[in-house]
Amino acid sequence: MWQNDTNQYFYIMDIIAFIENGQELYLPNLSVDMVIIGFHEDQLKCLLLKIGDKWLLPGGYILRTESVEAATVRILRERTGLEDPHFKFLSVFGGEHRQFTDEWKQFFEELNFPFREDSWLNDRFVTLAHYSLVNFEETRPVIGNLDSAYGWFGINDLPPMWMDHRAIVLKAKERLKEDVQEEPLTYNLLPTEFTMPQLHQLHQTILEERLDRSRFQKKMIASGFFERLPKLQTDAPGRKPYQYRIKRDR
Amino acid sequence: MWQNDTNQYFYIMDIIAFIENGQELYLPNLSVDMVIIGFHEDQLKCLLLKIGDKWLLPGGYILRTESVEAATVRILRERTGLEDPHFKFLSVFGGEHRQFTDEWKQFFEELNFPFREDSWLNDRFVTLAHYSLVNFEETRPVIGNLDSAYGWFGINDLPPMWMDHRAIVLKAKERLKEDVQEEPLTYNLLPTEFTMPQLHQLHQTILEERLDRSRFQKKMIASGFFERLPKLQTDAPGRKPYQYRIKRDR
DNA sequence: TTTAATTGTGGCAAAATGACACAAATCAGT
DNA sequence: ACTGATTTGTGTCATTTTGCCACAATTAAA
Repeated sequence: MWQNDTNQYFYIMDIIAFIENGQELYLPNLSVDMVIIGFHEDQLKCLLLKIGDKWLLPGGYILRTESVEAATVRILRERTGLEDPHFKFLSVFGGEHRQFTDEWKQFFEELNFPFREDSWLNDRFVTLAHYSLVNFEETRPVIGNLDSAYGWFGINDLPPMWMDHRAIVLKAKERLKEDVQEEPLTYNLLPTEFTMPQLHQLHQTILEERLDRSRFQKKMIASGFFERLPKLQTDAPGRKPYQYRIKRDR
Repeated sequence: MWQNDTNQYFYIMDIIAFIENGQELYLPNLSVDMVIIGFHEDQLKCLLLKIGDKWLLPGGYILRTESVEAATVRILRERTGLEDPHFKFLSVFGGEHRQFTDEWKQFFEELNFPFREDSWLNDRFVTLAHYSLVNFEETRPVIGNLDSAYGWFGINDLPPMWMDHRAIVLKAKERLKEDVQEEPLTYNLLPTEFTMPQLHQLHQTILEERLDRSRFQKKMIASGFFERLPKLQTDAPGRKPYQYRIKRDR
């Protein structure tokens, strides 16, 4: 977890610019939210940001000159430092009262910031939720203007969150369960070189159920998506596993 | 196909109201489009509307007081007359230049209507595309204010369409191929009572491939989603098929 | 009564799945 | 070095699912 200690002056100036210019820069009433998922210590972790005393999903708005897809990539890059992050559309959240009036009010009051009730931030927002699978080790989270901290949270151990953001995370968790059975995408959660036991453990964590190791290994190898590399050298007891990586030449 | 012969005076008044009030009634820059699919004469048909000299998807905008889901249902009801239509989210289309400037200009010029270049209709729109499976026989299409006709088109025989609407239909077609293998939803395309040979033919049409009739029938019955009814009486030669309907008590 | 068409169901080989078994490899302790 | 515990790679086999074809039942029309 990381706490914001940016110089208070520039910090305030950024917020003012954001609130002043947002209206004309961004498509109104529309946001992009990202459920950024990593795999660490045999757990799925979700990257969250803190605003006020609650947590929320990394997200942002769509520039009027920018496609939804480009906005998604930009927001992901800004928050993870990753060049070419994986992501996938999750769902639209479009409830008629989906607005953050109370949350913003509390936040700006505590900051002693002159916040107008009629700011575009208080509008109703339809959000386009995505999920993103990232390599935990390579991810370098960056907090935004308004955020006071970032944190990785176990996907089954989420803190109090804004509005429906918890429900969005849980939906991503369920969607991942489905997608994992259809397409190979879990390698995004691992280093470029990984072992079958690692991949096996990851799939068990995602599906929250035991998978037969033998069949899993055979199935993965038979899929043809992976190429075998030299064995991994560690100081752990037992036979050394082969390493694998995704075949790029397909 | 159906041609608009509404009284020209009310027609114009409706258009004026729509263009005048849309800005304040609807969420800006956001639309809902529906790929409405029916099954007729052993073909998948798609319901389209005509504006100007090209065709487009039935669609609409989201009232500021209305959830995205409610808007979707409302739009579907308005255009099909169906009480409780099936629908499913398809995809977001959010290209940065996704606007209909040329199409509207041509349409209003031919109508000799004083149309302002800066109308909200000319804005960029992110659209939330859905698909809907309907019973062709029960569907009573209704055209909108601006539409001059409706038509059912073979999904492989689409007319010239606005912008990316053709691509949206084709994406729905491909998505349906996937979804059909996962969940039972094709009964939405048939009358409440149908036979296995009918369902078989429908699945073959959707998947565009031959399916073994024997195994298909056994699989469907084994799924437990259907209950068997008395045999169908027709004047066709050959053994009379049983009828089935969806089990409601599940 | 025969014929052709259509539907319901059975059979069987091939492929995929699930559950174990076991050998190979390797570290730690003796 | 030897032994035992641990971990990984691979084999086996019963069960289930799939793909493909056959055939009997049913019925309108010739």
